[in-house]
Amino acid sequence: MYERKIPITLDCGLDLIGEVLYGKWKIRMLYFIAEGCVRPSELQRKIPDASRRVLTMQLKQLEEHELVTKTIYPQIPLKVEYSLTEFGKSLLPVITMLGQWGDEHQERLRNVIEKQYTTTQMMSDQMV
Amino acid sequence: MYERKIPITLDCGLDLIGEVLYGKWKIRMLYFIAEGCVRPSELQRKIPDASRRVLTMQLKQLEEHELVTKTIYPQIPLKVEYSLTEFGKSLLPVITMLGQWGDEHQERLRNVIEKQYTTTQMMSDQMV
DNA sequence: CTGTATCCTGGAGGATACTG
DNA sequence: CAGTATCCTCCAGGATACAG
Repeated sequence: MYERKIPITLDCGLDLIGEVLYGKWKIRMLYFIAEGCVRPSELQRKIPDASRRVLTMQLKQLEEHELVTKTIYPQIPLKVEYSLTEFGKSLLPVITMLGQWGDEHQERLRNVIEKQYTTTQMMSDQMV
Repeated sequence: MYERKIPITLDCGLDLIGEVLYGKWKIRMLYFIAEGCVRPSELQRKIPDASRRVLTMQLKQLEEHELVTKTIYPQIPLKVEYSLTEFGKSLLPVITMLGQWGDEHQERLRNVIEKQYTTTQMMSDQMV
C-alpha cells in the first residue's frame, strides 16, 4: 500500500536509538543541557517533577552512552557540569524535530489527547 | 554555553509528541503500517515479542489519537486493516529520522550499549 | 552543592484462555 | 482471523533521609 518507502534497516535503528533515549527525562535533559542548563541543580529546577535520584541515574546513563560529559570542579560546595559530546550534539536535530512536530500540531494533539483522557474518565466513572 | 539555539516552546512540543508516541511498540507499528503491514496478524508476525493484547491496545490508542484508521471487512474470517491518516503520515519523517540516526551510529551505539550492559552484569555478579 | 541508600508503588506489558 | 477478560510480574521512578 505504501510500497516500502522506508529501508528495512530503520527497524534496527529504531531499536538502538530507543535504547539510548529510554528514560522519562532524558530527552528533556539533553534539550536543557543544550540550552545551557548544565548543572544538576539547574536541571532539577527545570524539571521539578523528576526526583533527584532519577535525574542522577539518567545523567549517568547518558554519560555511559557517551552523549554527555561530566565535569567535576573540586570546590566546596561541589560544582558539577554536564555538556553534550559531539555524539550528543548529533542528536539535537532529532530532538528538535520531535519537538517541532509536537509544536506544529499542538492544537490537534491537545484535542485528541484530551478526548482520550475524558473517555477514560467516563469509563472509570461508570465503574462506580 | 550553547546560547539557546532551540526555541523554548519545543519543551511543550516534546511533551505532546511523547504523549502520542508513548507505548512500547507504537513507533514500530506506525513504521510497519507505513511499510504495508496493515493487518493485525502481519504486525503480530513482525513484532513477535509483543503480546496480542498490548498490540491491540496500542493500535486502539493510535486510532484515538487519529494517527491510524481502522477498517473492518465483515467477512468470515474477519478481516481488519489499519492505515495511516494524513496526520499519521506527517509523523513518518520524524520516525525516519529517529531510525536513521540510530542506523548511522549503529556501531558506536552497539558499543556503548554493550559496554553499559556488561557493567551492569559485573555489578550483579559482585552481588553474589 | 551533588550524589547515594532504602523502601515502596503504579501501571505497562506479558501469559493464557476465551468469544465471535 | 480479531479482540477481550483475568491474572500476574516487574521495574522505572517517586519519597525520604543521609553522606561527602
